[in-house]
Order: sequence, then structure tokens, then C-alpha cells
Amino acid sequence: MDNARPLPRDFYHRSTLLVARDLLGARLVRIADDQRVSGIILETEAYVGEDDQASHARAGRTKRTQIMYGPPGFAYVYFTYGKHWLFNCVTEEEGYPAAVLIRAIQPEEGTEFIAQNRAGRPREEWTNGPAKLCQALAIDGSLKGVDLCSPESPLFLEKGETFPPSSVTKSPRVGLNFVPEPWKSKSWRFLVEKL
DNA sequence: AGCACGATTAACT
DNA sequence: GTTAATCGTGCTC
Repeated sequence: MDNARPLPRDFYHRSTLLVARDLLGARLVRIADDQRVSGIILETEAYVGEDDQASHARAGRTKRTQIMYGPPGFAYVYFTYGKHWLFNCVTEEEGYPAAVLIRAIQPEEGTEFIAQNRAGRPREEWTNGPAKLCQALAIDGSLKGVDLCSPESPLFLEKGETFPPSSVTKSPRVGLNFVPEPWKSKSWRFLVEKL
């Protein structure tokens, strides 16, 4: 396989749950200061359609969510709680709003860059949360709408490790305290158990 | 024009 | 376990 190339658009042009599952083990690559900063994805969550009351797309097509309605393989980056950026990959057909939130990675390349951005925190807390990994890789609003399938992009994903199915766990998505059922309880979160 | 709130994190008690 | 931080977004008036 050709690892050193962005995952093709067809990878994202599928069921969001399949994409969320298959992104476990993929390598998230950020080009910053002319170097590669990357990590292996360990945790994801799927947000699927306007019916999903946990998704921003529940509000329909707005300026904020229009990127989720666009073609697959683009970056949906948004700001929340007054200080945090979160990174998603747009999935499925153009016109259908869906995306995968990247929640945790294991640092691989550019750890010095990551350490600078996460100064003062212990190594295990560098990239173990969706806003933490964005800070670590310097992902912010300037990367909203970036094409994740172009090798020219400052942000893309590559094939990385393959984890055995037995190491993959599903659970309900987190941070959805006031989201109504059945959406709150759907097991659309995917994690790799650490060895 | 104003307002309530959030796909979180870090610093508290 | 609890809560402040802090502002873009979407909704209401």
C-alpha cells in the first residue's frame, strides 16, 4: 500500500459509521513550520444527518454547517466554549450533512512541535482530547474547509496502523448531556484500547 | 441588537 | 465532584 499519500475521497464517501471505525489507526498529518507533525488516531465519533440531535446539522443548512453538506473529504473545524477548536472530517454524499470528530491521537512525528504547543502538560495529556489535539497540531479556524485529499494541503490523513478488531470498542458519544434519546445513547464513538 | 448555550479543558473544593 | 473561562453561532424580539 502507498502510505505516504492522503486517503482518497472515496474513503470518506461512505457510511459515516464505517469511516469513523476505519479512521482508527489512520495517521493525522499536519504540515507546520515545513515539517510533518502527526499522530495515530485512537478515538473518533460519528455525527450523522439532520435527524441526529447531537449534530450541529440539526439546525439545518447554515453558514456554520454548510461545509458538512459539501462533498466528502474536507475539514469541518469549529470553535466552542469560547476557547476550543475541534476537527472533523466531512463524510457521505454531497448534500447529506455528516462528519467524523477526531477525539484522540497518539503523537508520532514532530513531538517537539507538539510539546511546545502543549507546554507544561504531561505527555499523556498532549493529544488525549478533541480540543487538546487541535492545540497540539495548531489546528484552528484557518483550516476550515481544507481539502483532506490533496497532498498540497497543510492537513490530511494517511493510512497508518491496522489494529485488530478485538482492540476496538464502541460506546455512546460523550459531552451530550442534554441531547434527547435515542441520539444520546447511540454507540457512535469508536476507541482503540491501549496496550 | 440582545441572549443563551456549547461535540471541552483545566483548575478548583 | 464542581465550575469558570470566553466567544461564535443561531434564535428571538
